[in-house]
Amino acid sequence: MYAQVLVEYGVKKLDKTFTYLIDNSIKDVLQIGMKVKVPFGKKYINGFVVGIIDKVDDNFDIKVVKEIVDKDLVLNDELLQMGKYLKELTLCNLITAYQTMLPSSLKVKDQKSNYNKYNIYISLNKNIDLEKYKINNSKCKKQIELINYLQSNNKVLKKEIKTSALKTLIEKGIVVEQRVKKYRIEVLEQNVQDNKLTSEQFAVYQNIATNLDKENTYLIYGVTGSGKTEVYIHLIRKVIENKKRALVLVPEITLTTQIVKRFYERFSSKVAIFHSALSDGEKYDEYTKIKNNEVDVIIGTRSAVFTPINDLGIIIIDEEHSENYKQQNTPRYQTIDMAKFRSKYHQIPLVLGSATPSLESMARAKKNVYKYLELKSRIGNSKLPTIKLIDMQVQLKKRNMIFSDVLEEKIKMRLQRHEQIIILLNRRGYSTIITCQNCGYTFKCPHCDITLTYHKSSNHLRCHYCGYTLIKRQTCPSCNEEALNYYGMGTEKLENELKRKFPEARIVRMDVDTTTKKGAHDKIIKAFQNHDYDILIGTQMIAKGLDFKSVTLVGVVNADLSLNMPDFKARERTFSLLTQVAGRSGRSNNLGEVIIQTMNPDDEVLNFVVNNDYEGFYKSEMAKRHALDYPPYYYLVSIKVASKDYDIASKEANKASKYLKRNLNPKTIILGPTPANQFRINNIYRFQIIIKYKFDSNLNKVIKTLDELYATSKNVNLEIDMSALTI
DNA sequence: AGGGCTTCCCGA
DNA sequence: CGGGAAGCCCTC
Repeated sequence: MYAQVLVEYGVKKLDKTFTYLIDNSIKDVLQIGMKVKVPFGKKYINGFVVGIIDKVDDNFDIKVVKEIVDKDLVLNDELLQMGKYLKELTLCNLITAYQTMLPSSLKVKDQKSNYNKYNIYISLNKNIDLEKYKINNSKCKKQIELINYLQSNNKVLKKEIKTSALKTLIEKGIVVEQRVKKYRIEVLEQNVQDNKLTSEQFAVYQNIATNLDKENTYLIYGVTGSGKTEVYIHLIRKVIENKKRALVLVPEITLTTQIVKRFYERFSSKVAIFHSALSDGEKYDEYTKIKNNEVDVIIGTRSAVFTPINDLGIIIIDEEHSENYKQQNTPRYQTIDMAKFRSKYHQIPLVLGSATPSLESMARAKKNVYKYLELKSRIGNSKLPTIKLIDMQVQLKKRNMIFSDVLEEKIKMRLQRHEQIIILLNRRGYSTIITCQNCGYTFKCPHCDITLTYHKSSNHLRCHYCGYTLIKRQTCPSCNEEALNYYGMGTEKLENELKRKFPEARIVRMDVDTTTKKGAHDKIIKAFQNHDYDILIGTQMIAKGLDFKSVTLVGVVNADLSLNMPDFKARERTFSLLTQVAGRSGRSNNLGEVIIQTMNPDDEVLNFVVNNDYEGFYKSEMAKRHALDYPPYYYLVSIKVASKDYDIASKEANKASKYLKRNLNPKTIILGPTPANQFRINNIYRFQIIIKYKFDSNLNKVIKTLDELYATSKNVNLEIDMSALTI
């Protein structure tokens, strides 16, 4: 018997299996999916067994598997297959696929530490006549005290007992220890009742609940506050009733603590949580709970789509339009694709939910590829907020640079009424452009070709791409004049302005700069929920999924920021961002208001937001995409050719483009090479080639070959994204 | 990836 | 001629 082993190095050249003889001593134990140690070249390395065969026909000298590193199956059949699929979709190495799917504690690389944590409980040895012992040792008061204590208490933690008598009793065998696996994340049992579904919610529920044994993808279009989560919860109850489990995916766990809290309230210790902000130990624990069938509900971010859930019964992807579901580095996968794989494997429903579905998903729903379901009304008495556009061109003439008089007035009113306010500005920092008024010099990152942003709290100029930092200086580095001027506004400056205008208001800011510490998000959200603050300022991270009852005003300071991005998705992203943030307003009985400030009050997208007209937006945007051959009419592949040397990058990108044009379907559109959106990052030049295709049977093969051509090159790097979202 | 072997360039 | 860097090949 021979094992086919995938070795731990993530290089193209080693993207194949190596065959090893299985020694008789481990023949009965070794299974496909286990982690093993094998001789490779001059040393021993780790690998996964991905196949076991009887014969080998090649004539190389076969070495012997040294040992099994992990007797537990690291990869079960579903995971093994999913890895192959992941490789196929993203063109990564198979080992890279498996490594991405596993938490670091289980990856194939050697891990010295043992992630298991234990509680040690002590109890009395039942086979000993304790009364006799007590009489024989009547002088040992401490021992007798402890025995009495243990006789009247069970489940005693060893570390709670401080007396040295314990040691003696253990040595004598009177007291025995018991190790019980301890989980780092422990959940208190709670018993919050499920809410009754409205008839609209029930209809959606019923549609899915009567088809739990079929591979279907559903798209639930539900306006903000329509109670999608409650529908999910009822579906999960049904799934658990059928002795199966549920996987719930959210875009970013730190921003969706509220939804996680709801799941804990309803399912308590039957919930495992899984996302990248957990420590390795926490991940290991949650993974173990999942693998050992100790939980019914797994809630997590995109990496959770790979967790080994047995008897999976439903997959739910909340906020399905979120771009967080796309992994931005290798392997560049779409979470929805992986979820579909599992839905097919288990023959179970995949439910996508959103208030602003992606055009791709909606187009599929319209074509009946997905089953379309709607939640059109908000729960309870709350109505959708009223949304107003404010023309900032007019306001600028009145010398209102940051806040329109309307927004200022409404903020004042809310502060008086003790209601809460959310202000969105999708840019962090203080000033975004620093220019010398004397000579025109502008501060730019020396590695990345973008302007530096001034951060007042740290007194630094910072590059938001590579982190390059400069201490603020008074004089222009070019002409030495003291004529530096700070333009543009980020959240930091906004906070200062608000504090100046409303000195009595309690203001908190939430953006990348205030949330670097673990748990910082949570702290801010909790504090705002407790009404410790009146105003929450933030970047897009405040737009998603938060549910604050007393927020009645949402202000968007500069809606044009995201609208003017050079990207075909900018309009969709803007619609989604503004609709989502507007949905934070008026979630209880008070009617909510939303003020959106813009220089383009006639802009179509903004007006669709105002009218809450997803359908209108969809139609208009689809027409544009159709005219310009963009998704969902075409699929996009992006190939970036990167090199430290400008000329090499440019030359190789041209070569690659020509190669593609020669080999791909003539109907496939190949654009570029052009300098990539962020042309120079960290001194690496990047040229981009875009492939737009509808059907191209050769595509995977051609791109694979191209990739292999550059696999060994030291000075050129290819970044291939087979399902590109942005250009 | 990382080690070993070959090649090739150039010195004093 | 020799050394050392650079390139290439192999690993069951």
